[in-house]
Amino acid sequence: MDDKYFAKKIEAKWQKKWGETEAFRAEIDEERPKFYQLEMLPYPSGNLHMGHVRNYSAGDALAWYKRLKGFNVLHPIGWDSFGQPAEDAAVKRGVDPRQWTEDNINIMRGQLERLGLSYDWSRQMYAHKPEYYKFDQWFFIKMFEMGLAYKRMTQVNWCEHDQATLSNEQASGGICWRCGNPVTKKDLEQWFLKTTAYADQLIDDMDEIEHSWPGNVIKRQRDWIGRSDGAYVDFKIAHQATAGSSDAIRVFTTRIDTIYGANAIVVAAAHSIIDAYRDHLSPEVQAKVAEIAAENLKPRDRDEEIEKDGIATGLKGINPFSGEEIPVWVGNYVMMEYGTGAVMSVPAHDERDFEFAEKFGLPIRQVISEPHLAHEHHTMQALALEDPFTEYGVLVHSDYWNGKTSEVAKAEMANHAREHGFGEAATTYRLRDWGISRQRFWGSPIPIIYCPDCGVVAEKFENLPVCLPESAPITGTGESPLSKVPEFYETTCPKCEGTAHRETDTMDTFVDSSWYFFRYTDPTNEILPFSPEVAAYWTPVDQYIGGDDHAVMHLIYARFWGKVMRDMELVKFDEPVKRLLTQGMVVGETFFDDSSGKRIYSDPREVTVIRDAKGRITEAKNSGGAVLRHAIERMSKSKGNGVDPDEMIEIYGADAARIFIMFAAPIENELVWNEAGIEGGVRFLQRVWRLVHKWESRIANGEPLGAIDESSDAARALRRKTHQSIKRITENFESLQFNTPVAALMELANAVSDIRIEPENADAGEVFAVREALTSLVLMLTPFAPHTAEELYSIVIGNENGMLANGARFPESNEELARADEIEIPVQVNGKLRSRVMAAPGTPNDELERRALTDAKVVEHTHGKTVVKVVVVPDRLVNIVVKG
RNA sequence: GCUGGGGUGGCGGAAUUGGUAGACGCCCAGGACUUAAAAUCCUGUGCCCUUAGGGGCGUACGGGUUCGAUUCCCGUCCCCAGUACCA
Repeated sequence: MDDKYFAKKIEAKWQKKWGETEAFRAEIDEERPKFYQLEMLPYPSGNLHMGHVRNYSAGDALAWYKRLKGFNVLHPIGWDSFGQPAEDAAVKRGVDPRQWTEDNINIMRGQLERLGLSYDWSRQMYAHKPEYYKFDQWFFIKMFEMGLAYKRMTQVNWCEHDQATLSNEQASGGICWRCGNPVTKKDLEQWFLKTTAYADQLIDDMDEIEHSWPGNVIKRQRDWIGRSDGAYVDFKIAHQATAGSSDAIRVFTTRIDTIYGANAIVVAAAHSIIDAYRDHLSPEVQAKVAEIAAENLKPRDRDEEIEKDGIATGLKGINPFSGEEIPVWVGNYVMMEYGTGAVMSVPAHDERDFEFAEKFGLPIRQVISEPHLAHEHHTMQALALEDPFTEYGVLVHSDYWNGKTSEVAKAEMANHAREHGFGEAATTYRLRDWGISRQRFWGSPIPIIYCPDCGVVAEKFENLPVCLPESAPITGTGESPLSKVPEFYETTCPKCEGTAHRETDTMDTFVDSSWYFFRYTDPTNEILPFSPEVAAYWTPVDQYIGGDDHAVMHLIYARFWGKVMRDMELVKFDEPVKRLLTQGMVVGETFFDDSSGKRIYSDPREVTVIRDAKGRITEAKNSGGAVLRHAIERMSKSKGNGVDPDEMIEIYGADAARIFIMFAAPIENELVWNEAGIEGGVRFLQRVWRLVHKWESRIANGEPLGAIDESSDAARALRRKTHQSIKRITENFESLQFNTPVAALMELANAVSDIRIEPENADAGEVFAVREALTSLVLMLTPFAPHTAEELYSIVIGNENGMLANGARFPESNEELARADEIEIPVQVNGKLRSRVMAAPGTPNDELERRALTDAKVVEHTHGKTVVKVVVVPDRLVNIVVKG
């Protein structure tokens, strides 16, 4: 056997073997506990980037760990193969989107295989194949029948750069999720899925996953859904010209308890009341309203502070609680899209209202007091506040409600409003329904037919899939390409069989990724998206791994879809993903040579870098001495700032790349790629390789490890290290840490080299200890470097069939052996470390204290002083407190 | 601004959750092997003082609690992410 480590040779060997034996094929097995390990599926853009490598390496590590722990593991992969880049390629280079997509899939599948990822390839799904998108359509029709899919005219988010419609989630922050350009609005008829029908469940069920999903994702989803509990209150219009009018302005407030402090009603410029009372508005008011309306439409910078603006309309409204008549204003800070487009302005208790009132000199009346000041406030005149008091407190200057707490008053006042017919408790949400219509070719056609007689009719299930035509004129200008293909849209009505035409919009590609992981469980089902019985075995997903950029897109849609599927009785749980891990981005330092317009990756041969104390780059120069501009960017081939995974596999091997990317930083951190570190990965694997080969002749007898009396301190110490490592590494996997177990493996390997006994001189106990250490090391290495581990396992165990076929198991830690027989107890004097004493674990406190006090180094520091106190922490430490 | 998360050597990062700060790796330096280089192995490596033994300082900064604080509390500064008038 070679004593040199040939990554290329062994990687190819084991990849072939795994493929031939279908080593990772998953079948239902009721005897074993199942584990569903899932990573976010890739978009077939052409090449993997280092972010994929990080994501899939982590997922593969867990899949292997669980397999070796005896679980029946489902670890699938597929392709998010519908989407805009395919159409961009068609527009730019005239290629066929289908061909382009499938070529890319082939390239990327090869890359995944060369990384040696342990997928069950037999379960691949492809979003763009009719066998899959048939069920996008199946779900759509079901939702249409359930009233969860509907069509309406709306202002959609429109990205001018991509010529594309975006959902609210995809236009978060007013920025296109794909290209980062600002989003504008456009009027369009859109199909919507009623995500808002599940708003409460999407919030409430988060309790189930609160501790197993990253806090950041939970928080962002809560914020995105934006539930606020409050009340509607109607303020009647009281204008002399409309006396007796029953019109009212309905406001939404979360602080009905502050209503006695309302000094005005402020409405959005687009509020219907403006149109309704246009005749009563002065020309000056009308002009100002038009100005504000126009300002509101302008795209805004993220950080831009907008000054409060507005005008009194001359209309008056009546506060139904106090009977007070207050003015109706138009304000630029009130949005038509949220609540009712009208607010009651309570400057004393709301920052925005406060600012508005100050600017326009409106009265500011305090009606909520801090509890300990409440009594004083009852007896005083209402005072103007320096700053708004926005917290809950006790009501003052509020008639009947005086002295009640905000919490109590909120409930009672909402009730009061309902009883008297001028309002009610209400909950509003920031979440909007999911607009899924896309004027795109490369997506799943929406299975709807427009019939002149029957109206909007869903396609029949038996006619699915509604297939995309071979091709369509793709212009990238925003019209639906399918609307130019008569063979596609000309059809007959499923109801009356008269002439009709099909919907020519396709679905948002996020539909595909909302349920793909259920398809993996039953990938060839032709009747249903998946069989509920089969899915019941594998799902929910036990562990999902991906980037947190999908926190409010994919991950909210997937949860929504899960709830819809539950209501369809396809699944029986509320949450489809039990545990989520979001990995940080892999970024690279990019350098720009502005004189030549070139981008240069941080190759030390090309770029000289000067860094500050924090490691940040202060200056960068190229080999010619010219100053370069630099930035930290997400690594990708298209940006030219990253190594290509293929290149890395070629140079260092897949195992080295994988173990390094896991070791370099905690999985959730951003990782700045640096080439030097990966050498460490190679070195480590080579070190293990040499160790195993060095001991091969003594340990590779294939016999099971039996109990043998240890012969020497060295052997005993090594066994201790082995069992401590097993414990640590197991705990790390369970808590989803990947960098620290690699460190522990390195320590174990170091411990084996450190015994400094030549194999030919080792006694039976030492051989036993080494064999146990190396066997454990190899098995625990598998999740990070499976090819190397398989190869070394075959040497240690003497079986070439591979670990899984051989029933290999992750080693178990023996507490007894992990325990040290002597430990070092640090001794402090006044909290400063002065000495160490050795003691057996469990040595009684008074014995530890005696040894510490008589220790020579300790005496130096306690001599001539009074011992005030001795703190002994069993098996931990002794601290002697002295005075004088 | 608000809401979260964070600040540990030249760098990436450890630290059993109040008990030896800096594991493991990278970088760097010195040495062995070599005609030489590569590879490998060994040694050193938080900062300062000291000939040595050793001592002092040190987890953003300032306080506090404690026998003992990277960890808990209060205040300040800075960084990252999300968000943007959500009533």
